[in-house]
Amino acid sequence: MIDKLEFLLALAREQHFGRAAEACGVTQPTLSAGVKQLEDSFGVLLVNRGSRFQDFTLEGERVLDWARRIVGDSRAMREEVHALKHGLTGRLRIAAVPMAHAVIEPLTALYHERHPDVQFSILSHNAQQILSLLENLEIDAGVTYLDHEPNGRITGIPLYRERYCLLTSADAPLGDRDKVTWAEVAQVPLCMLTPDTKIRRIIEDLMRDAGGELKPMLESNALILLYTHVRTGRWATVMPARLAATLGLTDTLRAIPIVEPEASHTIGLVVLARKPMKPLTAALVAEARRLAPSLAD
Amino acid sequence: MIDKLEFLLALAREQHFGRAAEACGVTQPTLSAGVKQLEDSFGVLLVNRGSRFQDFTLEGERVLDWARRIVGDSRAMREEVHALKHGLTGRLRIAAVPMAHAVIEPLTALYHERHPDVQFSILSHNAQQILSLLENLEIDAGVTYLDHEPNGRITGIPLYRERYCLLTSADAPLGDRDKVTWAEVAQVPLCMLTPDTKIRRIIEDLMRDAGGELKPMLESNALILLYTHVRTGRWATVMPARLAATLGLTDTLRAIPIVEPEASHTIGLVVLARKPMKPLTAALVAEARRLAPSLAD
DNA sequence: ATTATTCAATAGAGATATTCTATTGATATA
DNA sequence: TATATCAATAGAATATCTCTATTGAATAAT
Repeated sequence: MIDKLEFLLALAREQHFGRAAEACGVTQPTLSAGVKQLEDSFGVLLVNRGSRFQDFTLEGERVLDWARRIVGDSRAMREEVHALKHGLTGRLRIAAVPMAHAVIEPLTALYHERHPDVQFSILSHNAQQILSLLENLEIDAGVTYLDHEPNGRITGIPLYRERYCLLTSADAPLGDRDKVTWAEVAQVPLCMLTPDTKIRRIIEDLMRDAGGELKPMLESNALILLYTHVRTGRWATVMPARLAATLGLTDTLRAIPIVEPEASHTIGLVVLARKPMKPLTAALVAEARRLAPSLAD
Repeated sequence: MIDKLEFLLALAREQHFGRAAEACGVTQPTLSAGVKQLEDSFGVLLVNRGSRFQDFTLEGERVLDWARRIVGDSRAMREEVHALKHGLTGRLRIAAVPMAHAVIEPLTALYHERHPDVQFSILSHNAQQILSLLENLEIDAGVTYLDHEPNGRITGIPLYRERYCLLTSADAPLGDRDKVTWAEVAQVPLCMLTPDTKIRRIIEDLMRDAGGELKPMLESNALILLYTHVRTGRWATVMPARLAATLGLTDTLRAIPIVEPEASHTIGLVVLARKPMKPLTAALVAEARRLAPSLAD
């Protein structure tokens, strides 16, 4: 029963019987049969298909909702019983938005100190993806912006507020300033993350409000690419002050606060709002609460 | 997997492999094998047994907790999908403390009017039993006192406050009064519910506080037996005013308010604090909220 | 002390289910 | 029109589940 529900979750994720089957480690006929069995047992169609996967029926969507709970609880149960015997072990799966990458290391450091047998998987994703990964049980926690609309299924633990600065060479235009305005930054050629990211939209909005427009010279989905370009002194970018400090500033590479307005957004840990949580997740929440005060500005 | 968890719940209920098996509709070896399989898959012992059932291990208790959730959710899922197709059908299982019996009929009446295809099972149990039946998924809702210690797993919807009166013949001692005190009631020979009931403890406490002592002439676990005795005019009892009114008063059978103090306790609907709830249960909560205002005093 | 009883585990057979490979049929794409 | 993709189906092999019958251990009764 529960494994059939896992089939259904995989199907929702992959939108494809064959790939879902592969993800579950079974063959396509097996997964098809599993879904069909669920449908027979409920007496309703769960998936609309006409020679290929289309979408879920109304009933299918409801079952999916329950499946996420039930599968999540059954995993939490196994993890809890395992932890009772062996302490915290296993793999903690975290996804973080790029701009929050600087805070991941302090978090894993604290966690690892207390629970040295836990392994980490850390993925970079955008804010929307993180919420969907969480709800689909593909990660245990996210580190992202906390201003998503609250839906009751997700809890946020604030970590810090990110404030934006211009990361640029000291001899570039604006490079000698103590502070710059968004209108001024809009005039500078910039390296930027791709448009699917939240930081990109935040910056676009701020520039538009200041009467400017973002025209990135270079865009990438990899933070490290932005950084390696900016570090040469020939490019500039906008990033949170904390991230800039973590990556490393030099005499020639400066992080200049951007004002008018002094915008900020809260970054925090997000987890499924289920209690009890999985032990690995609960421990991460505890560490996040411990870490937060030291990140306050 | 889920059926094995059901085995475990049955075992917790029956404390006996054979009876648990019977309750699940399987043979004893099947249930034993199911439990053993769970133990193998978790890698820990769940049940302590030495030639017979003893109790659950620490891990077993944790698994039981999860099993209640998972089994409950899986039932709720089935019910919800069924309701999407066929509307509300099935059987709503309610347990009520005897003193709340008067309020059951108005509740079922409202419910039945809106959902005529739903059948009812209504059981009489004491307050402790109702909470345990709820947590073990053996009933969908209870009607009982709301002053149990809140544990987060159970939600209460207040219905009314019960106030106590002496139900007695007009020509019996005290029968001509407008009100009587608990101290006076303690002097009268009474019919009472058995000591496992909450009302019994409430009355004992009130009488003791008034310097009296409860010495019931006749006790029973069946309300109807108390009523048939009292109705002859030769016996008296203490019961909530609402219940007395429902059972029916006559010229010779009077319900006299008891004062010093004018005690009262809140009665309400209790359900598992899980959302979403099972559709049948959610509908009952809705009706209870609708009914409550008309019961206010 | 001896004999019954009760209880849960085990053995082994039969019945179900599950999962696989291979194939078909249907739809979309080149 | 030919080709590729996708999910369903058929059929065989395997795994699992559940049953009856029995054993072994622990209690209770004689």
